[in-house]
Amino acid sequence: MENESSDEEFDWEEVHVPEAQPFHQQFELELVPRENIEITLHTQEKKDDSKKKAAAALHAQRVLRTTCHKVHTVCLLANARVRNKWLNDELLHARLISLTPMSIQNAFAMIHKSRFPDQNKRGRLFEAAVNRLVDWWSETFFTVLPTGHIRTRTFEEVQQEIESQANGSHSIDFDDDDSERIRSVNSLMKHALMQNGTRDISSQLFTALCRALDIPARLIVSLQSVPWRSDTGKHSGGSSRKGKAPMTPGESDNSLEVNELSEIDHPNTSTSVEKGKSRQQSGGLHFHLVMEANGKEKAAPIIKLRKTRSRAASRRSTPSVVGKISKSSDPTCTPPVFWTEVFSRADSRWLPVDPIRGIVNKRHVFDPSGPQYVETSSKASRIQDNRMLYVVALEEDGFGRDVTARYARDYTAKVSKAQGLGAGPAGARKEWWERVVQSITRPYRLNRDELEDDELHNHQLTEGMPTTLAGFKDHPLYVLARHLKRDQIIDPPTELGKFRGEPVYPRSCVIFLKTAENWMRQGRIIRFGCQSMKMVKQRASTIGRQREMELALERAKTEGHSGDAGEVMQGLYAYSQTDLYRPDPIRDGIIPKNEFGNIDLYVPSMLPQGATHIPFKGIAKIAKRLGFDYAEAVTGFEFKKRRAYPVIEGIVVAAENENTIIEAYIEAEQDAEERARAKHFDQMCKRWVRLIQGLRIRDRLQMQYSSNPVEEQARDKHWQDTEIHEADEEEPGGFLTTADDVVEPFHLPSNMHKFALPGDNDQSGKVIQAAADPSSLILAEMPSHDWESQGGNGVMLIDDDPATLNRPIDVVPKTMRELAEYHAQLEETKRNEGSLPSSVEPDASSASVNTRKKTERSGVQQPSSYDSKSTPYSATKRAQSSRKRIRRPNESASGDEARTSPSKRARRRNSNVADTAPSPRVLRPRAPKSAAKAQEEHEIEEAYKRAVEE
DNA sequence: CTGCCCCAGTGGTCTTTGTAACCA
DNA sequence: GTGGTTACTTTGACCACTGGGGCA
Repeated sequence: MENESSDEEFDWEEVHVPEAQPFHQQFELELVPRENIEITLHTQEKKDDSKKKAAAALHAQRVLRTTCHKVHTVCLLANARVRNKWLNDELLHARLISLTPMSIQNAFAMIHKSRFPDQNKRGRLFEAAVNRLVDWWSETFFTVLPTGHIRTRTFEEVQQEIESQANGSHSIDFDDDDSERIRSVNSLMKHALMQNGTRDISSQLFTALCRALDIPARLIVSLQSVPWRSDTGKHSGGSSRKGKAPMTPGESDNSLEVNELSEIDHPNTSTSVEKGKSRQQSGGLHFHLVMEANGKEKAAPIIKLRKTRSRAASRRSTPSVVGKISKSSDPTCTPPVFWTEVFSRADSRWLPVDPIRGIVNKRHVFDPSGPQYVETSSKASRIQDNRMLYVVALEEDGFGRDVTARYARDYTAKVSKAQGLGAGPAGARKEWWERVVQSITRPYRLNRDELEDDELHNHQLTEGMPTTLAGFKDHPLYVLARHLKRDQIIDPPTELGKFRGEPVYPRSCVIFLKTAENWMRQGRIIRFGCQSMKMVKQRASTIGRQREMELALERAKTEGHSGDAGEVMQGLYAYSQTDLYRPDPIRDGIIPKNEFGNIDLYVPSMLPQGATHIPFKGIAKIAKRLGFDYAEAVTGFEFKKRRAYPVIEGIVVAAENENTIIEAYIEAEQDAEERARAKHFDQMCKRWVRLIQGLRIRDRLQMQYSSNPVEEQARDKHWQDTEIHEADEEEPGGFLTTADDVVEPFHLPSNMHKFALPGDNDQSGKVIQAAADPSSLILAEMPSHDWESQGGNGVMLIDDDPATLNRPIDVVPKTMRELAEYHAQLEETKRNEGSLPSSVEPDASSASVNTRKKTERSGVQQPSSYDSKSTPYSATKRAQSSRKRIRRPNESASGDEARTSPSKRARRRNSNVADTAPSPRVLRPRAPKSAAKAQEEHEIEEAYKRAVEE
């Protein structure tokens, strides 16, 4: 089976087969091996399959990682925005102000234009004041806790944590010691009053303080989202990290840090307190183990790890090691995740402020990949807890800006690419990030935004050449010849410098080339005499082009050009070598055509002078009919199955013919519309006629037969019993068939037709259980057909039951006449016996009467197999005649109605009085209708329903 | 040891004008 | 007779990105 279904995937082993034998014979021989012919089918190694699976899994994981990255990034951004909003709290502002020394406040207040007219001086003063504020904040006011700040986790780490949490073992918990919880602005205020918190809180509160001091301040956040790449920030195995070599301060591993902390924290012995001060300028390296006086009560006294040093110091040396502590990433000396930007009004620019380390206006100290943070990481496995990828500045009004370019080193060479500058899936990521940024961007622009954009752009320009090969790739300023694409060239080749011996060119010198054909698709033509700037191998994407190439090759071979080694080259041209294509103006109304008999109109400029494009579908016919010369306009191509299909949009004609053609076209359109409308109207009328006729018939039948309610009831009972017969008969006539159809089409339950009697022509072997005595019917034997469940009084119809097959069936009449006779006979017998159940009598009599009536009218036809089934039905009905049918007054069933539309009655009964007497009839299904007819009937039915409802 | 290069696999982009039979 | 539809046939070439492995 499997081999047959997917033989494409199997290799056919070549075996010797007698040539005269056709394939089917071989196959037979294989099946019945009379000769020694062997056909071996062997599957390809499973390797391929597993490879495919692995690749699919890989792909799925990549998608998962990317999605996680995106979701995480957005969540972090949302978190930062919420915090940023909290920072505007007035109470928080008031409290922070109240804690700030007046001297520092005054330093800002005194900077005013009136007092210092020199703008530069104001700028310097402002920066100095900020410096003082930051120094006070970082060294005196706020104490930074060593843990709890946001950090990057690798994908694997997070996954591990989730898994461990899912397993119930909360070995690593985000909530416990690893991250702080700030639930509201009150938590922030608490930290402000306690004057301690994580470095994140420090930055956030500092930002709030700046705002309180009426300094425009932004909360800057470097989003630490889960990397989408599995190897980014990877470490050599989860648990083995502990034993790893010491890390640089910058390359901190926070899980390590947590471990260390617990080692320090838990033994209460290590609670030495050291207080000290270090100024940024001092260049000293200090460790402050600060016991928090007002630390959280739940935790053991927390040791504050404090290591303040200047950048010079950090660059100069590795930190001295004090036990394990030095190994940890000290949050007070590594680049933060949150920091502040204050706006210097005098300079009209944003100053970066790191309130944790006390650094002002040094934009390069925030990138954790900076040399001062990575220099000593030689031995440690590269684990980053801070990756700079997206840096967002959140302003007081809640809007944000992407300021990554200000802080990231090698922004253009590395970070912008990491953000997804490149094509393909990375490009999609870039687009996504742009969308995210767009969603938080202020809808209008301020002057300072413009200035900042310029500044950021200049940062990129002054970034300098990349130091890696990859950095040159897609670099906005530089390009290497090796990274040029097939259709690119450097012109003029102005060399900017060398990268490992390779010339570096400015990106602006890169120009795009196209083949002459492709220029033509743009409506441009190669200027006469121009030489191609580059020769490339021709591609053959369509069969036609492939053949062309083969022919060219053949020709080249025969002519003896063996040097080309079987490659057809084509020239590429630059835009500057082309002119706008101007087709010849048309003369005498004759449209110039190409070799395919149409006209190229890829761009509007390709329209010949004196011609018009009429882009209507089907207008070619009109032009042809009118006898004007025209050409179909090819506006593009579609590609399917290695073929190019021209897209034709209307025609091109001489301008003087335009009006005539359009008028004719409109006329033709109106004509066609009129015809369509007439046709539609016609159909509509026909349907109405049918509907009205059907309704009139229905009405007439009701008028005729619904006069006597008692009689009606009896008749109804009868017809309930006997309608089964009629359904099996041919419809009496076309007119009535129509009415039937109109009034209510009937759809037979799918399982009904299965039942037939043995002894009938039907050989299906299905049996209707029947008995002369209705009481012998056993309802319980019914299989659970739908119609049984509707009322439980269905006919006993049992499939393929051997017991049923043996039942006597000779009492079953086969035709209507026989049925009538049977009823009459039955009636008589019962009358004679005098033991007729009261409920049966009217039923039986009416049945016989009506049956007779019916048989008289339509004649007895068709001793069909279905006919005979009616008897058991009526018998069953009688057996259950104790159940009274509830009839709605307008539902006056009559013999005629039943005769004309048994199906309708049945349906109505089933739908309206389903609880009383759903009559499972055994009916012959109609011949399958054509789709059109079915549709028509459906429409009619709908129309009828609407009419009846009103 | 890190960063770069190479390789394999995958996915996106570029490509740029049939014909015969059948049916309404 | 004409116009529209469908089956037929055979599944491209190239480049860039990703991830893994090796090497200077």
